[in-house]
Amino acid sequence: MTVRTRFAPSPTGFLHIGGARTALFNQLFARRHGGVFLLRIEDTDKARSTQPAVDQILESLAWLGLSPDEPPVFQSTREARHAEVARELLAQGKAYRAYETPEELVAMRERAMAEKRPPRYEGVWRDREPGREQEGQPFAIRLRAPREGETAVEDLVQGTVRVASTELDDMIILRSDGTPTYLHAVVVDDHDMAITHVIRGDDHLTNTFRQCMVYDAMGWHRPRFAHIPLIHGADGAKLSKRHGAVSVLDLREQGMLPEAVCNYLLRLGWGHGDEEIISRKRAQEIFDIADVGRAASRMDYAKLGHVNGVYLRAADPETLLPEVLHRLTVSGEGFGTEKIAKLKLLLPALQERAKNLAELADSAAFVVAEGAPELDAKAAAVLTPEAKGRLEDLAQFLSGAPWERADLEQWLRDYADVKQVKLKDIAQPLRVALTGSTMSPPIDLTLYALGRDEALARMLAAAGDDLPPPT
RNA sequence: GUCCCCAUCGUCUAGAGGCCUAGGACACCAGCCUUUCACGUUGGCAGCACGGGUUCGAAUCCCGUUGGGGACACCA
Repeated sequence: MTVRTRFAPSPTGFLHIGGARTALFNQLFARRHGGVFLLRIEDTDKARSTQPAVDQILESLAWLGLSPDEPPVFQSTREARHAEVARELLAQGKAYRAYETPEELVAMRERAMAEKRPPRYEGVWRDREPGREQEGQPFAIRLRAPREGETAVEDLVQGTVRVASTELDDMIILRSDGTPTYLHAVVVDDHDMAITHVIRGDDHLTNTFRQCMVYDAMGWHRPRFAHIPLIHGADGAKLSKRHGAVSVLDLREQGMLPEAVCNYLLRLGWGHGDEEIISRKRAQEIFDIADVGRAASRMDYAKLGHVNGVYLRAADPETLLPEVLHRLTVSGEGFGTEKIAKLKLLLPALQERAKNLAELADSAAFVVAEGAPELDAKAAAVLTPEAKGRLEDLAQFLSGAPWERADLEQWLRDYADVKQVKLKDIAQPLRVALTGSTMSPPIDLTLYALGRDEALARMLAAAGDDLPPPT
């Protein structure tokens, strides 16, 4: 039997890091076993589901390389089928009509809570036939739960988990308006989609028992379950859309690389010896659901940043260029081929120094800037009157240099020798003049990439700037 | 409140009774490399929640305590 897994988000908000990891594990598990990874949009809550959320989820998954292998299934399109199953259960006597109104149920629940009893449905209609009074009245369909014994689930991550039947009550599978409830719809859909492995957050663990009742009542085979621990925020509480969760698209905006995000997520709650940097291909070979830990883990942005840096440094500059250009041109128009050529020269050195695309673009801004770059505070402090004088002198000196990287380095060293100063004392003012910052790629490369005219012009501009450094 | 789950450095983890004087990674600190920054590199800081068992031997097995988390809807 082919393995079939699915990711089933509800489109009530953005896809966050927790959902992304669930999708990742589902895809990895499917790939590992030569199976299929599917997506089901659980949009039965019409009040909260939105099209923008659907689009956002799809886009997030696509960015992460987690698009499903088949077109997504929309749960809302399957309501007739859900109702059909509910009616079948009713016909078989495995479910029954319940006539309480929602208001009455709320009252019952509140009474139970007040009396410190667990809020369970008291089962008034479980064994009562509707009388004349009920004719034409709306009713919900409830599943007849076993009253004795226990239900056990062999979870691939959590091990055997059992719960006594007394903890379960007769849940509603079809509302009085004819729409299915979540717990029911999920089972019907998973069955119809021939899902073999349900891999989801362990906040669903207790739901599983109720879902098993539907499988059992219909005589369907239960899929294997794997409940993976939740990801917590820095405060240790569950990550959710309204609590500390960062959306996947925000990570993209912050300049994270999708492969890096997946690598980080994979290592959160799962390990394989001492391996830290694991490619998608490698992950598909070694991922074992049994290796998933059982404790919740916390999101650590510092580590994500580090992993992202590793991937950024290893990235092909060609693929990074469009990303950088895009970030640099958000506010302006396109750049000429000359500037792009300069950028290409510097990019490999720049990407070694950045942790994410946002930093990379920032650090590259000086290359495409018009004229002299703006100085930050530290940089301004470097430009002492003495340094300015030397810059002017150096500009003159370098104007005769062959504009090749190796030559430029040699000329700078020669200049330092002649002037009896350390190379550093020349390099820093020069760096500031060229880039506006005290940090940059090697100075000889920067000089070379900028080109003779631009470099000399910037040096002269910095030398002629008489403004006193900020205090 | 009831039920369920969990518990190794600050964080992510390795660890399936002796290989553990508990390993790796991030973060942090110090040194080295160096034209800046980063990378790299060397070293350091730091942990088996607690208490009982079982065993010749426990981070590993059992029980309890404590602490954390999750679930208890005509939401998903």
